Amino acid sequence: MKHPILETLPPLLRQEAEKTLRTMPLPVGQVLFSPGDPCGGLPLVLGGSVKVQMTAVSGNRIVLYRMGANDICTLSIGCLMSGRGHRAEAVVEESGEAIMLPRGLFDRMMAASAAFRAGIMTSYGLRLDDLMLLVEEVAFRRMDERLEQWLATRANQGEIHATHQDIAEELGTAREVVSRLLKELERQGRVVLARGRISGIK
Amino acid sequence: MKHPILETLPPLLRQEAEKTLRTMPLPVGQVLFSPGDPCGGLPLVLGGSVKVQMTAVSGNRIVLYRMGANDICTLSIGCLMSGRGHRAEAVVEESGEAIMLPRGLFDRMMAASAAFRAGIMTSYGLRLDDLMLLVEEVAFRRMDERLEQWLATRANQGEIHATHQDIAEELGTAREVVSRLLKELERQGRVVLARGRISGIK
DNA sequence: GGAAACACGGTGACTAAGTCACATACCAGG
DNA sequence: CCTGGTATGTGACTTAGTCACCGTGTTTCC
Repeated sequence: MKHPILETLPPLLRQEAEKTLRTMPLPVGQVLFSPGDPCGGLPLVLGGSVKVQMTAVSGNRIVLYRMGANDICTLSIGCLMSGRGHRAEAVVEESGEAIMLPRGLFDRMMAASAAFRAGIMTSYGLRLDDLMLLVEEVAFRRMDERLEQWLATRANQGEIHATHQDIAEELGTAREVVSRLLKELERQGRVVLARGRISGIK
Repeated sequence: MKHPILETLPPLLRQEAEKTLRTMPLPVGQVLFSPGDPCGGLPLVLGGSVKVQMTAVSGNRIVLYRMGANDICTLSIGCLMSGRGHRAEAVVEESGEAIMLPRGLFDRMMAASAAFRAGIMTSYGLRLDDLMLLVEEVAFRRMDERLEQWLATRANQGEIHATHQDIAEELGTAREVVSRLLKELERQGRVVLARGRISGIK
């Protein structure tokens, strides 16, 4: 019961939440939902990292966004409300914990707490913004720039552990494209390549 | 005061809404908001058609989605809540009317009416879905397929009035690409091209 | 330990899409 | 009927995605 959005609830609801809700472990690799799955509740992420991705009919994938500590799976709200299945897939990347908020409790929280409503709406707005940015990026930005930016933001001590396939799925492109662009970066002396690992970034 | 989402309000709020809210004309070409604009309220579209688009630094454009009769500009809610400016631009395509719902009234409606809340959340969910679909389309689908689908869905009596530039901005591509693909369709006898007009579709 | 199966990365050849430059065609107003 | 602005056509080139195939590490299993 550490999710900040629950702190904002009036005492009665908060008590109910503390009584009924259980934290749920998120082991690495666990699939929170898959395309077509009905919505079984609203996940509140307490910690760890969950990536949300789509798979095209061609088998190509792209990561839409990530949820981290204290995030709310806004995507699920739409399913919760419309009753339609999820369109994307959510997979745990770093283990953590989550709370599954059932529909009824969610509705009561929305009714009772202005702060809760504000939290939900803000989180929605951020998600829309993310997706609009992603559309622009996919539609208009060059792959070499996007790759370099991705390497820079995800580098840990100038190093990343990921296969070319992993990176291709992040950016929504093909493995061969990533391989070629990385090779070119290596020729320029800007990275060092090894199996499943890229080092010497920046 | 004909927007269906207002019908769901409790009598008191509904009276307040009817007293304070004015319908606002939406003449063709009017810009509802531009990138960076702060949010001056939540637009409820009563009729007509409004397109929401982004412009990249390169000058390239892409249409994200359209709002029609009874739609709510979900995009504005995020700005309303976070206080950040809009990321996209909204332009009236077919004239109509709208209501501008100010922040305070919106908050009270969210507090008072479960049906209003449900309407807002559902509309949000649909918008997210649209954008996810768009990401997949832009990232993975072939331009010739997307163009043909666009022609099919927008054809009126097998005819469309639009320049190649217009179509390119719909699909997030370059004018030359649209010109070439259309020329190829014409060679196949599937469309007839004229200045500013495409006919004989399907 | 060794063979087989698998995962990862490299690369050539080709197609699709985007960019740049410029030519041509159409149309409205003087 | 000329002219400037808008719309379209097209060649040449670059970037990105696809397909096919290879080589090389890793793991598994006997």
